This record gives sequence, structure tokens and C-alpha cells, in this order.
Amino acid sequence: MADIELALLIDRLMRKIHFSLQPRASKIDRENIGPGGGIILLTLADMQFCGMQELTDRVARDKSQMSRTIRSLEAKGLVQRQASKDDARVNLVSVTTRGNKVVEELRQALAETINDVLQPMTTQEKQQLKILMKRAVQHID
Amino acid sequence: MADIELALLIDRLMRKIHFSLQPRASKIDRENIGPGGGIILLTLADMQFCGMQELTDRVARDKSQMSRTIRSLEAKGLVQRQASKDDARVNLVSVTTRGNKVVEELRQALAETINDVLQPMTTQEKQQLKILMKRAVQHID
DNA sequence: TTATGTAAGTTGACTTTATCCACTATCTTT
DNA sequence: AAAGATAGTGGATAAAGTCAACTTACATAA
Repeated sequence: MADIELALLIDRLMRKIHFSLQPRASKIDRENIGPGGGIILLTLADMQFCGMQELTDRVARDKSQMSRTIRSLEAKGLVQRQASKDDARVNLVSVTTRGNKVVEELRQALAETINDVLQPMTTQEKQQLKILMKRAVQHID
Repeated sequence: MADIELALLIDRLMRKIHFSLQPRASKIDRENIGPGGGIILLTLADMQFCGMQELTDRVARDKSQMSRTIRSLEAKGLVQRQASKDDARVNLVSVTTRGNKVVEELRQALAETINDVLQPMTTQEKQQLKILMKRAVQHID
């Protein structure tokens, strides 16, 4: 039987990051994309040209929510959509040049936050944590 | 400079757990405490008789939100509040006997979920992850 | 080819959380 | 005693999450 504690720890860490990031991010958030838009934008920057569904699966959010978030980011000119040639149903989303500027700023702010929050950890520990987290989110088919 | 990726991974894992837990938890949630109430209740069960502020710090949530959540849990008879003798300002919160029954069910559901979500990991890895997460949330004074 | 079923995405209506601020009551400090 | 800090509550509003209905497009099989 797995341990409950892990879930609580993940929640705590998540929230700690959130609280620490907020003041930093709100300062640079001229487009007013908020935390919700930010995490989508950062994720999208790592995926480039992926369909909504793929993105939705990745960040584990509701597809309707994702639809609205992307539309909002598109309206701000930070992402763009284009129909896939293979499948007319899918909209391939990608970050625009302007969006990439925002991504860079967000990365900076988030890096500072992570650095801050994970201060008690050594570089090795952080490295190890990242490896384990990657294992944790990878799913078996 | 710390790694952005870690933050995104934590978010993903958090959400994965959330999505996996939801159907299981909603089945046993007769009191209708929801995810918000659940995590507070589980955390409180580990702390017993702590002030609101202490609890708020632990789960890293807004104090006003915590106030409302606790009030709701109290109305359902799952937690109880009593004024501290040392400091008339603080309300010591604790889980009631009835609340503990809910806690047990929640633990069960969460354990299954964690077991499910972290299936790709070995026991050692999970153990290691927990140790690292504990280090991550501990703050230096 | 046409049913039938399924997947991608959007929209609407609604509930739950989150955020921010003001406020009371109670310590704490000087 | 006065000033400031801390615990907790309540209100107003914004942001996310949830769930179901719906459209369009693909997939498969009779």
C-alpha cells in the first residue's frame, strides 16, 4: 500500500511554489495571462505544434478549460492555431515570437522561484528529484 | 540557475493525482467535503490540535479560505475548534471521531490513487522520492 | 456507400477555489 | 498606555474547475 504522505507533500510543494512565484510573476505579467495561462504557455513552449488534446493530456486539465485558455492566449497574440493537414479536427497550437518573449520572462521568474523554494536542497538532490519526477509522470502503455 | 522543468513536472504529477483521485473520492464523499476539504482534513489528521495559522502555513493556502473550509468541516461535525488557553486569539482545530472515519476512507482512496499513478516507479524510487520531497518542503529558518 | 461509433474542440451554465482587503480581538513591545 | 504585530473572520470579486450538450471530422464495418 502506497503512502498518503507523498500526495500531501506534492500538494505542499506545489502550493509553496505557487505562492512564491505569484508576486514575481504578477510583476512581469503585462499581458495578464495569469498562473493558468503561464503554465500552459511554458508547457507549450516545450512541445511546439501540438494539438489541443495532446496539450490537455500533458498538463492534465479539462479540455474545455484548455480551449478557453488557448483562445485567451491567442487573443493576446502569444500563441497561434492552425488546422492540421492530417486531421481537420485538430488544431495545432504553437507559441508566437511575441509569446516566446513572455516565455523567456516566465522562465526567468520561475527559475528564481524554484531556486528560492528548493534552497534547502543540494544540486544533486534537485537533480535526483527531477529524475524521479520524470519517472513519476511517465505512464505505461 | 534552477530548472523550470521541475515546476512543470510537479504540476503535472499533482494534476494526475487529482484526476485519478477524483472519481474514487467522490464515491466515498458522503459529507460532500470535496477535494479542498479533503486535503485539509488529511493534513489536520497528521497535526492534531493545531491553530489555524499553523495549518494554513502547512498547506500553503489563504487564511480566509482556510477559515471557511474549517467552518464547513465543523458544520459537518468532522472537525472541532476550541480556544487555546495560552492565547485567546488562536483556535485549536482537531479532527473529531466522526471526522476520523472520513479520514480513514480518504486515506484508503488516496493510497489506491498514489499506487495507481506511481505504478511506473519501484518501491525504492517512491521511497527516495518521498525523502526528497520532505527535504523540498522543509524550510530553513 | 451508408450507418454507427468515436475523437477533437467549442460553448454554456454552474460550482468551487482563490485572491485581496478591511475589520475585530488579542497579544507584544516599548 | 500607545503602537504595532498576530490570529482569525467575513465580504466582494476573479479565476479555475466541472459537467454536459453540441458540431465537425475521422474510422470502421456491414
